[in-house]
Amino acid sequence: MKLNLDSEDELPVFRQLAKALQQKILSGELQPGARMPAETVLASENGIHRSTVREAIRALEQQGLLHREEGKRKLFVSRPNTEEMSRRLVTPMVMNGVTFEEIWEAIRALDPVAAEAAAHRRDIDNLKALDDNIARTKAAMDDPDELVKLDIEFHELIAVAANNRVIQSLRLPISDLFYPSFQTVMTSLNASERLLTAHEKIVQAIKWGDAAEAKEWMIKHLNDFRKGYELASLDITGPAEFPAKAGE
Amino acid sequence: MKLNLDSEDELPVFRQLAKALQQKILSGELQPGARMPAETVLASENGIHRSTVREAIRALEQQGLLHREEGKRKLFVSRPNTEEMSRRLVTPMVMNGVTFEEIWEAIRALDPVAAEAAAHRRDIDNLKALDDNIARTKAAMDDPDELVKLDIEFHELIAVAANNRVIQSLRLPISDLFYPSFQTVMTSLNASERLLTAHEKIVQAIKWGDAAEAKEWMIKHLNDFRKGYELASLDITGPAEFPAKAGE
DNA sequence: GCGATAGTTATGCCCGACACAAATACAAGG
DNA sequence: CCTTGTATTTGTGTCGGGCATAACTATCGC
Repeated sequence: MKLNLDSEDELPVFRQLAKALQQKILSGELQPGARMPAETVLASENGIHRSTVREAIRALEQQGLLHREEGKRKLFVSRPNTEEMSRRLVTPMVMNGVTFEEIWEAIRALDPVAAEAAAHRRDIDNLKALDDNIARTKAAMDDPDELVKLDIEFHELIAVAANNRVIQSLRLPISDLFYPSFQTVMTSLNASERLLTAHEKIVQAIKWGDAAEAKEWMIKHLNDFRKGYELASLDITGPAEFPAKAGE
Repeated sequence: MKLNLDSEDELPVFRQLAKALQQKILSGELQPGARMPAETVLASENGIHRSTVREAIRALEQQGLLHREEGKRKLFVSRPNTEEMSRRLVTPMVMNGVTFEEIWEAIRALDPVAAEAAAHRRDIDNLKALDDNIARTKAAMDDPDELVKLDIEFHELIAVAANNRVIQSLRLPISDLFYPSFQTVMTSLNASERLLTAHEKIVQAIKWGDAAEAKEWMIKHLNDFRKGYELASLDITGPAEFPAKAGE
């Protein structure tokens, strides 16, 4: 694999290499799954030093374009995982102090549409997963921690049922950011009944293919949450915090 | 800056270093703007080799946690730019073959809420920018290319006017993905009048603080676009392509 | 044919070095 | 005293080469 590295270029060689490789991947010349040559090979074939190659590889690895399975040595071209990449937005968002309100508004935008879409597709498997989630919710009415987990899962399932990978990915970072405050809300308020009802109504509507209804209830559900946030006397305009085990 | 690197740890040293540094940054111990020690210093202070340090630094650089201005050598801790990071989702999305429909649905979720929010805030400066955009749109009615640019800008301005950084960032990658097909639509159809009308109605509604109306028109506008896509006999269920000059 | 063993890679890290751009200290000129 | 040109000192980009060890192969004996 010889790449054309221009020594006239003012860019550092390792960047040129990264760019060249990236292009080869994006253009499809190197397809996901393909084995990459060893570092030494890449180095000598291009007349550069191995450490230079390594630095370039690190970058592409971060972007998810290259990947090696845990513990193994062989390097492969890979298709970056959208959800994983999307989750990386959590850090920038928190560091830039996005407020709870901004986050809520975003989920308020995505989830109702997801519910709507889910009602249109009505996939059997997804519905089963949702039913199962509701069953477990009923069994956990007194366990706030578990309820929080189940609610997060519920919303994720809705996004899955919507069969829309873009929405699914984009909601991930916001969903993560929700976690901590949601926990507070559920622990200090007794909102489990309302939560369950809303979930049930949503699933019901999806089953009947009633998109408008599904959407409506999702909106109600989200509004409820916002009210809960206020009732728990948390500051809507305050910055979001790092979710406990975000990222790793 | 001494970090605790555990040689018992099975993780490669450069990863441990990256993790340790990242943590120091996330915890606020190292704040954005702080100058980082030189590579040589980091290396000797932690008893590791400089090349190892470099590899770790590359990773944090990719995540936007470290940064050095073009051509300079001083390394600073920095606050990752959410929008920039969000744009990185374009590659994974395209490589995973997300369809135009998924993208449309996502923007269909975000933009109406943005319009709604914009109507609530009604910021003077933002309104001025929107008016300006409309004026330029009127002047470009016969120039499809320009119209496309202006429309993209319009939607971005709405998101800005909504004053919601989360929505603003999340829409970026999808907005980018739209570009190519939008261009096709505008060139093959004569939709400029409808586009202008919608834009005007939306801005009007925002000015009056009529959130519902703003939202409604945004939805109409987006539906129109979808219809246009079909009329231009493009395949809604086909995969999105790389925007011409995405990323760079 | 199959499992165990003896190579052969390839990677993770390290040592040491050098050129050259950049940051900084310093000296001469206005 | 301040400005500006020049000499130093840093710090980075890259390179050469090296070693231990985990992975991967090929081979041998049963």
